[in-house]
Amino acid sequence: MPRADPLSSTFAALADPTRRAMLARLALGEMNVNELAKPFKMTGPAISKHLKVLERAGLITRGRAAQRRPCQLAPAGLKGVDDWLADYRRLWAERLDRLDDYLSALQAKPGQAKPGKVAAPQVPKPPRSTKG
Amino acid sequence: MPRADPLSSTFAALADPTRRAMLARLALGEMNVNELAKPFKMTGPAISKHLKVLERAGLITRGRAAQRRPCQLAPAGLKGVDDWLADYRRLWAERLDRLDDYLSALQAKPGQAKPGKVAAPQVPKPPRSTKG
DNA sequence: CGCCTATCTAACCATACGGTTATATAACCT
DNA sequence: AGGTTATATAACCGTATGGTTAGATAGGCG
Repeated sequence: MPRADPLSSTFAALADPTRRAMLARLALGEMNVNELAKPFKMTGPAISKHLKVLERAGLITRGRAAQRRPCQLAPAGLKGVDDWLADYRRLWAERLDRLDDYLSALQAKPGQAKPGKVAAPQVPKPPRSTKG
Repeated sequence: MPRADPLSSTFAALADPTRRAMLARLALGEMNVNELAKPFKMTGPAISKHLKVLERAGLITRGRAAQRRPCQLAPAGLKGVDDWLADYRRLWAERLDRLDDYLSALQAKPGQAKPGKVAAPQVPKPPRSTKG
């Protein structure tokens, strides 16, 4: 029902470790739902819903063989993600390079590292103490 | 407090067109919240929540300059997505190639090729990780 | 100091999501 | 036909998400 744009649907589908694990299994080759579901500790309906999400996201396709629904990876969905990423790849590559430069400079001169190249060192620093 | 793994948080953050548009704007350079928010038809708190999601996903960092909180892209988050994708990139490239081959063959020899499926997903190496 | 700008938090609401159990559909097998 | 296997749907539940309005917090400025 949410009827999101395709890229949003794809990212949403990937935002669940169970579904990513399903894709990893399908990378081994086409398989039926039961076989796919084997490693997961959840009931059939949950599996079925995950598969529907993956299918609507363009990440898998399902065929029919008797009562089985063989699932296989669909390349198009991940390709869409990759295409979206392409615009940013150069950008973060540049900035990671500069971060590397900065960290190297830090190691070379631990006393007073003054970057100037990078805007700020900003290492993962979770929420500050705004809340009192 | 969903406490999801980092990759799930990142994909979830990307599964919203407003947040992707924010990243696109930040690709132009660091900017303050108000400036970032200008194109979006929603109230401040909604913007603030989106930024928090992006920050916790490792996609942006926020500094401080007086009462402003300048936001900038963080390369690490998208790098994580790209690394995850890397395992699949070869896979779909192969399969898209085989689709191309198949379509070329169809054009070259029409009428003879009538397989039920384009290509069997015979994949030499699965992705390394099923989670995270 | 008091005011203004910029931004975040709190509380709330509607809807979506991920799971469950119970039931339905579809196809195969005697 | 009746039974079994494989999978999907329906109805429901608790929590998460994306938005709102109202108020809080932080810092510059008259």
